[in-house]
Amino acid sequence: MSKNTQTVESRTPILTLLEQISPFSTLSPARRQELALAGIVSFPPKGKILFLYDDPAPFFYLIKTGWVKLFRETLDGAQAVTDIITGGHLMAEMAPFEQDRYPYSAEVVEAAEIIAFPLSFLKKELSQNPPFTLSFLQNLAHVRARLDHEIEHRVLQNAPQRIGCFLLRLCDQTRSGPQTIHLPYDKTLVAARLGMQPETFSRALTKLREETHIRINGATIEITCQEQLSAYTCAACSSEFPCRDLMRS
Amino acid sequence: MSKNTQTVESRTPILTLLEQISPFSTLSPARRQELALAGIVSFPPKGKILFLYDDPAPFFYLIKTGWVKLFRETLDGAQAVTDIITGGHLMAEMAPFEQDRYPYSAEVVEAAEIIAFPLSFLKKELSQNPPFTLSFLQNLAHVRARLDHEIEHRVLQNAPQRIGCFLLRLCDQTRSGPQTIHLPYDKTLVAARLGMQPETFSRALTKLREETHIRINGATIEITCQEQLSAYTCAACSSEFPCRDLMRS
DNA sequence: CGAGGGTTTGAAGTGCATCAAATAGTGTGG
DNA sequence: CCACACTATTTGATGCACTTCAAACCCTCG
Repeated sequence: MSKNTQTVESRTPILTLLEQISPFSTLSPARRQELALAGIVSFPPKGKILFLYDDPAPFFYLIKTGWVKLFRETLDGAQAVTDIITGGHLMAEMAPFEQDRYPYSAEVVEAAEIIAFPLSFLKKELSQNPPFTLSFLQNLAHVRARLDHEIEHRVLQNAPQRIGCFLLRLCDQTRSGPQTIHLPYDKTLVAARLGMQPETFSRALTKLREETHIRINGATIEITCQEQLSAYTCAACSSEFPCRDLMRS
Repeated sequence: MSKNTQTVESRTPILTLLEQISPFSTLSPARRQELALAGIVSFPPKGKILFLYDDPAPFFYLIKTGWVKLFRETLDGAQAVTDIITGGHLMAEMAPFEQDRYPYSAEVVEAAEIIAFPLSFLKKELSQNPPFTLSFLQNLAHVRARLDHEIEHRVLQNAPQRIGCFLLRLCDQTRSGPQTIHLPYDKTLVAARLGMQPETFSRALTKLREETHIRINGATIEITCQEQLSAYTCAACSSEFPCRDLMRS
């Protein structure tokens, strides 16, 4: 995190943000204030590598805006994208359980605003603050559920179905009727996120359009009928539509 | 869990087992005793379905011996095996975070001894016992790390490499030199666990033998050279051999 | 307008799945 | 101890999904 991107703004915005993010909302106001003061804000541009897998982790991070790709890669450059996260999400919060090392590499994919906090703070709370720990645990439980489903999806769903599932999770599943959504980031990245090649994504999206009557215009996609889409994609999934509570991230 | 499999043995064995399993070792002796008394032991045979995905979960379980397959399936019968677990492992311990429902289905694949405990006990400890919760959290952190790598492996490794990686994790990675291992369960199950078809497994194992000079005799496999095996498999992985701490389960 | 990245399309190859059948292995009852 | 039934495993042939390589297209932005 380069020093010259440090802002001189007051700490109030960090503080109000922390109040809304679940593990930190359990902190005492004083302690939260302390954390806010320790936060280092930066505005890394697209392409910026924030940290690398297995490097020592002095910080954990809170994304305020933008998008960040989390990934691991092999020596010969093949890379596995484990997640692409945005505002409100934590990053490297598992480092305390990984010998204080980063569990993945991180690269900014849409210009972001990110706050770095000392990992020591997190470790202290986890060892001394039961309500905080419980909240952290609940977060992690959600993540685990999501990962479980992710593995399932990669086994059971083919490329068009994985895309359809992804699109459904971008929809407002409480509403019925047509709705228009925007891909939150590059198609190339969505492809990587779903574990397929860009070319496969392109072709699979065409296939999905033919099967489910969605309308595609660049990054804008109109879901004409959620039922038709879910009938096609959720056939290869253990959960029924609407996908109870898997909607975050 | 059928009633007639309930044993009349004393509770001491349960108690000593609980002392060794990490979240329960943090319990007070009195509380642990209480839990042991509430445990229901059963000896389900191979093929027994213990519970189904999304069903209400009155219990969580501790496997004492045997093997259990955890999976989810679609309406048309396709199934995704998420894990195959054995003695010392917990099952359905995430139910409290899933509206008290089972997060997967479970089937005994090798005659097992299983202890069922009231989910309410677990929930109570998680809400009232910080050391217990922290221990639970640490377990979960390990699981998450494992799932992360699992997803990575499914993206980056081909079938022979996934098998090689699986075999390496069965080895004593601290020792070098040849060693003989046994597949812990059916090849068909290993295949499912690794997300491939039995036929693919068979052919991929042959390929692996040709590439790495392992020797195969039914379920018995001799690893003549771990280095050669890891050179072949770990090339498509972000972690280096020996795979730090991914060895459990 | 031109450069460069994102996206699509085409052609060909690879890996894994599928279907079918043979073989090996295991437990059972005679 | 053997024959049978049944399951696990292997092998073969074929098909499909996805990848790979290559090139065209498109769009945005300097």
